[in-house]
Amino acid sequence: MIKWTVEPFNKPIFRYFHCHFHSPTKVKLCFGCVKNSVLKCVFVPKKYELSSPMRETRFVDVILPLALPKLYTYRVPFECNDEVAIGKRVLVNFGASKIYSGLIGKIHGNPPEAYQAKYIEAVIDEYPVVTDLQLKFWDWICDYYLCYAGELLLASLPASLRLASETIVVPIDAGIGVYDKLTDAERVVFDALIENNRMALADIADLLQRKSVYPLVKSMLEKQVVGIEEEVHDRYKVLTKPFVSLAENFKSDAQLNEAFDLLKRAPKQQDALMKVLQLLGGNHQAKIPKSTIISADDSLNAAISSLQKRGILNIEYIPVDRVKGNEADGKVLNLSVAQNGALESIKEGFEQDKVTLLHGVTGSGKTEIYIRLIEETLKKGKQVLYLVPEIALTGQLTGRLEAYFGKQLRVYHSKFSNNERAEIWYKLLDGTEVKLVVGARSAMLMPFSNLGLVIVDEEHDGSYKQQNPAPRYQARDSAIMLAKMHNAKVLLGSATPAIESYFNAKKSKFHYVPLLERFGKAVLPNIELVDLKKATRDQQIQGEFSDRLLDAISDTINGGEQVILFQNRRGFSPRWLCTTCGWCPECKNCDITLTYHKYKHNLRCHYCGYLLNPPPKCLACGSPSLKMIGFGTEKIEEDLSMLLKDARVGRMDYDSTRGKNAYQQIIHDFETNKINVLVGTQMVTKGLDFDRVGLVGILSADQMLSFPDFRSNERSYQLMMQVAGRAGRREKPGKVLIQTYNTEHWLLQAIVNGNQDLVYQKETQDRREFLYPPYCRIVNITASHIDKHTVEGAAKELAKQLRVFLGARVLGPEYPPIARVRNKYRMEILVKLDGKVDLVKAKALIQSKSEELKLIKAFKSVRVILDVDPY
DNA sequence: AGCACGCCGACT
DNA sequence: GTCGGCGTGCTC
Ligand SMILES: [Zn+2]
Ligand SMILES: [Zn+2]
Repeated sequence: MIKWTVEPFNKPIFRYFHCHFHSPTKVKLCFGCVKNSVLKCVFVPKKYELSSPMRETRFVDVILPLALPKLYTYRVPFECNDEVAIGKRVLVNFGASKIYSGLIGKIHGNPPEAYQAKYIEAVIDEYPVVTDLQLKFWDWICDYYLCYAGELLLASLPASLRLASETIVVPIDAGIGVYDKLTDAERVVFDALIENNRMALADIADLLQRKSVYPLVKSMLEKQVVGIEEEVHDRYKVLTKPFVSLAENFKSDAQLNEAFDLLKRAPKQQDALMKVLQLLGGNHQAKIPKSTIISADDSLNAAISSLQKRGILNIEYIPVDRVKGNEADGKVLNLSVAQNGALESIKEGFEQDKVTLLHGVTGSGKTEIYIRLIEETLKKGKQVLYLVPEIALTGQLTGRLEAYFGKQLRVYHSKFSNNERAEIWYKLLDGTEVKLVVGARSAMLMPFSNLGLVIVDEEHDGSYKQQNPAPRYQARDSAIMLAKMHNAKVLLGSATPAIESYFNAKKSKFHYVPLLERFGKAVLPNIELVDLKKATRDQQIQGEFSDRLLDAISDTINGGEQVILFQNRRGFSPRWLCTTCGWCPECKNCDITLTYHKYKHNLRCHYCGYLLNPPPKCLACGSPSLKMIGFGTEKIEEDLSMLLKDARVGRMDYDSTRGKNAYQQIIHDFETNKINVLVGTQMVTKGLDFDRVGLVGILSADQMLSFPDFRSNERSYQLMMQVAGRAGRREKPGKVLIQTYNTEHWLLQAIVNGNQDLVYQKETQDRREFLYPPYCRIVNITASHIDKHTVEGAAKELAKQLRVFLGARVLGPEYPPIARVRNKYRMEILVKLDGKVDLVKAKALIQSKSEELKLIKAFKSVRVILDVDPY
């Protein structure tokens, strides 16, 4: 922890600092006292002199960890001139009192003309924590996706490496009669301060049950009864563990015999020493973790301490990894003929420096090909980035890769703690141990220095696009740019490529490698449609299940095989409904019905988090007959358990996998056949390999097909193919049943007939006809404001201004399906940028016009969000 | 994101 | 009258 004390009566608050640990030396800042940290001491014993002609005065442009459009210029204290470097963090005072750790983005010697630059408080790092290539990459993302460097800093740098000060109020011994000077509220605060010694501003707000406390604290500051400290906590600590070794004087056998003589009366210590020697196994120079000695026998702990006191053993704290790499299992990988062919073809693409698209059907063994390519890249001493959808990280893939690549690999996961992320960050900066990073979208923002290969698996997946907050980047598209900067190769892989990627392949912009043969004789599943219209007419339907599907499930489980049932979550949500008047509980902040969560028995808004207990009576008509509707996985699980006695049903969705190991447990239960029917949402579509699945059922294809979005056909196709791929792995073909009211739909027909080409051909044609990507680029502009008329006015004005330059390319504004979120009304403008406009100029225009909107008085508090290439 | 400054309604 | 809530603008 670094701590500054601000002398309370000094007007310019950040002039004089005391380091608590080096007191009474007056220093500007001190890091020397921070244990185990990369921070270091900056002694600045005197006030800075104003610039003299003899000295070079340097300035740095700092990226602050805030969503601000610009960089801020700070002056470098002469003493730090040699320390500043691009990519290092600096502590700077921003605003009245806050201290942030910003990042040096630029160094120059131009004093700002319009204002007096503040000094940086300190240079934090000895070496840059962000590489030049990262900064270059950030620049590109900012330009392309219309966002700010600060937003990239926020998205990239692990929170442990981002420091911000906290304002701490401390009492001052103000002598007798303090109370007379204070108001009632101030007395309450003062008493609490005496008791607690120190309080954060938020604590005081809590105590007084009010929102703004700053004026009160300011008044107390003026009355000289409190002081203020700005504390910055160094949040990243290297984790250390105790290691035991033999002391210098007890390494030889003779010396050790002496030691045992000394211990004649201490049998426990003899035991401990014996155990140490045994674990050292003859290597008397080695150090062993204390935990391994006492793991079997806790009572040895005290003995070890005694041995240390006697000077026989040394104990030292050595840094250890929080996120441990695993040992490789040394298994060899053999590729099939088809896989080898694909591998060669991919390399041909790489030689032409082309992005390569590997179109491999489910089960064709893409992963083995990836592994081979990764191996070859690592051998050349280069790093590899392997991107997968977030959902696949929890599955079986990572274990498999870890077994193969051992310690060179790190998985980068959003579930890691901040310190774990920081550790991986530093490991990658260091670049000696970790060479391969497997992770979701945000893994691409890590500090790679020497990428040789970027793999984007399931390249069509929508989760590669970041939604909120900014930067709203598309990881697949950005990966291509990242690779270009590193001079690395790019491999996109998918069983169902995105229309855009397939288009690029067809146009020879990408090198295309098909791998349409399943690995190990496995046969493609047999897909069949179940006509729900007919089933309803013939009364062969129970709830969500047609008799055909029920029979198939029953047959499958009776044959000892397993079933996966897929329930599409998009557009579905369980809700509470009044059967008398049709009323549904709605969110008070958003225009949406609340989702019912059975496990907690509450109603929740997915947009703002608003919670409501299910009302006992209808709030519209007072009728008590309310019921749950909607086709969530819970209901399917429940119904199926009732309909089929032999079904042991498990459920995999967002709710059922909340717990720490819940996900692994469900997978384990399914693998061991404890469950024989698995009902799930999108989660069952990715990263799972099961051997016994005889049947996959898609409960309804209709919702996804009718989703109002230009990608709905593409998405439906990808989703259905992906779930279908879970069926029938080995020799036996699996069965896939798709229930629908719309058996004639061209896409469903194409799927049943295995006519993949038709899907891509027809969809590409539709995109051209209705002008959607890949035939244009889309920028989505969302305006939001508490007042409906204000947004409408603002959005219309913005659209009007854009139309002056872009004409009919500007569509809308229109209200989105959910017009109000978090009590703000939203309106959207869609801009379609075709090949005839200059993309860069058009985007710059959109950005400037959006910013200019704030200059109109009535619209100045309208928020505008730009989303480039929305998904 | 904070935090200051300024305006406006509720309570002394 | 004053305190505290809230909208608006600025931070190098
Ligand atoms: Zn009702
Ligand atoms: Zn809501």
